Amino acid sequence: MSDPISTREKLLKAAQNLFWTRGYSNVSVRDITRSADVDVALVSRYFGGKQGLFEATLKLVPPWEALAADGEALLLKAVKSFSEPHDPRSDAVNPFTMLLSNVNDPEMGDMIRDMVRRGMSKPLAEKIGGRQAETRAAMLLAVLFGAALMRKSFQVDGFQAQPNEALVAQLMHLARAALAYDG
Amino acid sequence: MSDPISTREKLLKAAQNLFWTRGYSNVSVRDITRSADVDVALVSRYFGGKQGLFEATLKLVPPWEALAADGEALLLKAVKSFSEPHDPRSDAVNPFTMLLSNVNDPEMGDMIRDMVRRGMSKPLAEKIGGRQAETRAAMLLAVLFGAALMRKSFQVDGFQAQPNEALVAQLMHLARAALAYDG
DNA sequence: ACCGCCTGTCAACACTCGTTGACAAAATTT
DNA sequence: AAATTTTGTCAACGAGTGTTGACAGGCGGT
Repeated sequence: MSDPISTREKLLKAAQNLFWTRGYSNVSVRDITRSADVDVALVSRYFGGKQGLFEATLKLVPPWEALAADGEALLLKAVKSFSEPHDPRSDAVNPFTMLLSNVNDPEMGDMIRDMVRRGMSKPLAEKIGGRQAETRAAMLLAVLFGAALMRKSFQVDGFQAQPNEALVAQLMHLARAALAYDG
Repeated sequence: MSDPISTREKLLKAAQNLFWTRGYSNVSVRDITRSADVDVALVSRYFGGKQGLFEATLKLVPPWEALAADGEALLLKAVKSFSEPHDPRSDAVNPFTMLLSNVNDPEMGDMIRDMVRRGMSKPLAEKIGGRQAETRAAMLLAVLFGAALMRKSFQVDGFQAQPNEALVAQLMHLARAALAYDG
């Protein structure tokens, strides 16, 4: 083959796709190795075990780009990062899908919660400032994660159907309301 | 003992507590029987197996009371039903916690998604009516489930701390915004 | 008393899980 | 060419899963 992808990379890619969509506990090591067409024992050899492989995929999560912007641009980036549909045929799984899939995991839930608090909730609260910054930031995150939940997990009708533009506009309206209310 | 609770009830109660908080796949039959102080085999005898026991707990889910109200009262009931904290020492587990815990389950996810669509999303859309009723209903649900997610799953700081009254007021503000926007 | 029925107990089943160690093949270095 | 390191293969392990069947005790009814 003219495809010199190392076995380690094949494992990491397959693990990312499966872990990020189904969740850590719902994916077996044999699921991953079967998908990557690789022997089961190599997971322990290259990554030290299932947990090490999962943590390796966590390092593929990019920083939340919305935090680099300000004001209206911040909101737009934040909304778009959540409202992008998750395409199973694509290699790129939405990182927020991964957070939703693993938040309730009995083994990895703590790690995921820490990622959200440290990487999203706290920096967002510091960024927006003002009265009740923590609560208002949490409200914005509630809107965003709620939207992702409706789309990816519950798959309710009113979310997948319409063109993406209208959905983004509606979420922007809601996001502004989340940050505006200060009690 | 002066406690004539039947074994079947003990099993159902323990199953409800464990299934609704940890999720179907993350609870073993032996976890339940150990918690209920009952033999493992009785699950299959009384409920036909693990799946039957889970479905028996699903019948304990009450209908969504918010759907019986109208206008502002509907919103208030809806918000309160979600924003009530989940107390692990209490016997009454919030049904929406159960939905969040089981929506990503590989075996029971379909059933849970159907419950939300048929019991919440569609009747709510019919109730509110107007333009884009489905999408606006989905937006309201996104706010509510997002709030529950922030509280129960992510446990972000800005949500648990403050008095419940302020949180309800803020969520009401957001819920009105969700239903008001019609494109 | 005898019978039948409900209830609970125990051991075992077939299966999947993550992980390990022995061994072979290939690639790299000396 | 020989030695060493890397890479992949195979079988097995102990633990945990849901489920089943055989068996015993208690209960009320004929």
